[in-house]
Amino acid sequence: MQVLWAVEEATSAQIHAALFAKHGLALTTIATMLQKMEAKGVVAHRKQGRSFHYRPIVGEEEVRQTMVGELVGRLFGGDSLALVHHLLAAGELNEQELAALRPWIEQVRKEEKDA
Amino acid sequence: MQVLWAVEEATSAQIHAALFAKHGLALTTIATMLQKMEAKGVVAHRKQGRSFHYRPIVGEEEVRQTMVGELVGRLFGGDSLALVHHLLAAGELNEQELAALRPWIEQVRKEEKDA
DNA sequence: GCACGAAAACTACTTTGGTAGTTTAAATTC
DNA sequence: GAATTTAAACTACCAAAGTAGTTTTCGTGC
Repeated sequence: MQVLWAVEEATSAQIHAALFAKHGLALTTIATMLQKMEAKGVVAHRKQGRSFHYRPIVGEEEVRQTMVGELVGRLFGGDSLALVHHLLAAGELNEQELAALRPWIEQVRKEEKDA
Repeated sequence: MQVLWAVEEATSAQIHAALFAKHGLALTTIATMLQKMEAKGVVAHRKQGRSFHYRPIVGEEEVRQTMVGELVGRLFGGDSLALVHHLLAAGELNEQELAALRPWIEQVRKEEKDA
């Protein structure tokens, strides 16, 4: 549904071309989806000659923010730390990734101290 | 939908009582939901005298695992580390929580080394 | 044994997400 | 200016989630 964040403005035909490989969706399906997405306010379009150029209205980061927030709310009672704990306990991260974590944490701590 | 994990076996009436405060759902609604959930295999029931006692079949941890996995897949291309990064960058964690993180990480690293 | 009441069973309606066909409009080309 | 092509508009269908009303069944108390 949001593979168009990569290209940043495209016609339905272009989006269809990009998506047809993975999912075998018809062109009309893409067009309908774009209309519905526009109704929901996540994309906008601009008339460019004969065709419509669609453009995302909400950013990828914003969507992540919202969806992660919802997940944390529903699954972890709003406790973000519990999600991190879950990821650690689930063994999703290997040694290398765990090592990469520390400098990030330090940086965030520094930034918070400054603020 | 999964507020019954807390009580571990309850009748629809009890679940309704617990849920009615937050969401104003009718008793029949709860019963229907329970049936649908049973069809999906997430709960089971046992006839106890006149009424049904429902019991979760899938554990809370399992659901978390699945849902977090899906989210990571769809939003972060399957990269769990990216989700952690997101949480850090979003400033969801305060100083205290960040500090709590380090010992956890060390422990997981130790466990992985042993394995 | 019968009436009453509570719970289950059955049925139904609405919304939303997902998929796509058909019709219309308009631009480009000859 | 008519024909062809292409994209948008309109309409439709299905499945799943969510909500709830009505009917039936069955156990309990009198």
